[in-house]
Amino acid sequence: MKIQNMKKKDELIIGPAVAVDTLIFTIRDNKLMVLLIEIGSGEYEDKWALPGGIVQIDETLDQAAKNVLKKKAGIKGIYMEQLYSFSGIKRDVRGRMISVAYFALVNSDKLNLKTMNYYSDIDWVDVVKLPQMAFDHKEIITFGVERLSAKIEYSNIVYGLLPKTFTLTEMQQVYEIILGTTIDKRNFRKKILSLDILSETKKVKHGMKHRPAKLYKFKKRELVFTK
Amino acid sequence: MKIQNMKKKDELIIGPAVAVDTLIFTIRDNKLMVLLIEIGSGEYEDKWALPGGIVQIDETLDQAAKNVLKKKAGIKGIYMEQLYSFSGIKRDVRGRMISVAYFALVNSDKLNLKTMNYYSDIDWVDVVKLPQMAFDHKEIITFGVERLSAKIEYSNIVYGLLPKTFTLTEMQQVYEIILGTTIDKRNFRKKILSLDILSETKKVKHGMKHRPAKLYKFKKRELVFTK
DNA sequence: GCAAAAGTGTTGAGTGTACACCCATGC
DNA sequence: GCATGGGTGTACACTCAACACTTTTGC
Repeated sequence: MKIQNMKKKDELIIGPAVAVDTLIFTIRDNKLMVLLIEIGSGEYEDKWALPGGIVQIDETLDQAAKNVLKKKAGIKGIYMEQLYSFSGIKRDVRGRMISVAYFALVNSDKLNLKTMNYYSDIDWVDVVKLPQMAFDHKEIITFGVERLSAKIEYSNIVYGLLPKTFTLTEMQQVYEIILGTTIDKRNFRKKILSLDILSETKKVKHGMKHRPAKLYKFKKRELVFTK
Repeated sequence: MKIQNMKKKDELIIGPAVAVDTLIFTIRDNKLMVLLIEIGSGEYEDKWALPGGIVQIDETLDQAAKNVLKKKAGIKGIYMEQLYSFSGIKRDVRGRMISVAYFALVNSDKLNLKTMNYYSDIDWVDVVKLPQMAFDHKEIITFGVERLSAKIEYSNIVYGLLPKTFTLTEMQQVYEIILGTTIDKRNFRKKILSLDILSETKKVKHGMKHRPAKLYKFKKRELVFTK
């Protein structure tokens, strides 16, 4: 395979091609899930991969990642950040390819499941029960899960996983799932409320067979550091 | 639906070229300095840039960064990590180029200054007094300085800036320079010693016109997280 | 009235911060 | 003996972790 990247004084530079791969996380069934696509043909047939695509000559990496997200999962306008660039020589047996990984958090309530079901071969998968993965995508997922669990400790990043309004218990569950621990309810509430990142709404969550819970929302739905 | 991540063999992919740029930090004259090269010709003539180079088809990014460091600064075997990938469409006016930035820390005592002086156009520059920079390299430096000052708080990363043995005051000075603050001597010592990352040597630093200081060394000269 | 989750405070341990004086050496 | 930086301890504020009971609702 030939890869043409750039002309410099009429010379052809032959170098690695560049792709972006996106890690799209959500919480479903009390599990941290990642969006995967099953590859239908070629050398990686029947393996699963992160949604990804080649970076076009006129796109930045951020734009390329957003385009992948929109095209492959019908998602836009969510939190996304660059994770790391992976460059193993043999990570793609078909040719030399560098991948810049991005990660994104979505609240799966928001997703248009009809659009999603159109693909027979795209699905949410529990990050601890990954199928056979193509390329180095398992490694990328591990890297992303670590970044997420680190970042949850010093930012409001979980807003991406939660709906507009939510109860403190729901928020605590997200923390527990990502950190893989249980958390004391009183300490969690004290801590989160002291960070001044939430505001109370005047609503409560009814319809449970127990006392209704106050609903909160994030003051800012954008990344804020809390340490 | 079938997903093809990449075009078939023998087809040409036209995409951005990939470079690495290295941020090589050191402490000199009580300042945080970065290694820059003056560009001698072409569109960026007389501007300064980070040492960098094109990623070859058979190199990983890490290898490419190491090769740049060795070739342009004669440095090898030091701590280096990937920083971020920069991809602005117009970051290089000569053509579409993505740059993966790496950062490295060196103790400038170690450097072979004769080798360095061979280049008339390579020099250490105070990070707060940067000259006219080519590309987006100013932005990359800012990004790197932030990463460094964040990482100093939760790792032993400064080992890269210090000689094999050093006094606690020397170590404290490195922290003060990077964080841009003054630190209480007693609290600094208590904290650092409690981290269990240093060991005392049996030597002291003589030849000063004051009491000799104990010399310490890092237990591990590799990245260790301390939080 | 009972099941289920919501909501709420106190205490002790450990950590971070502020602060001042004596010590060992070179000259 | 004096100038210079080396080296040390204590008190207070704050943060983190452990822990149990009452409240409000649906049924």
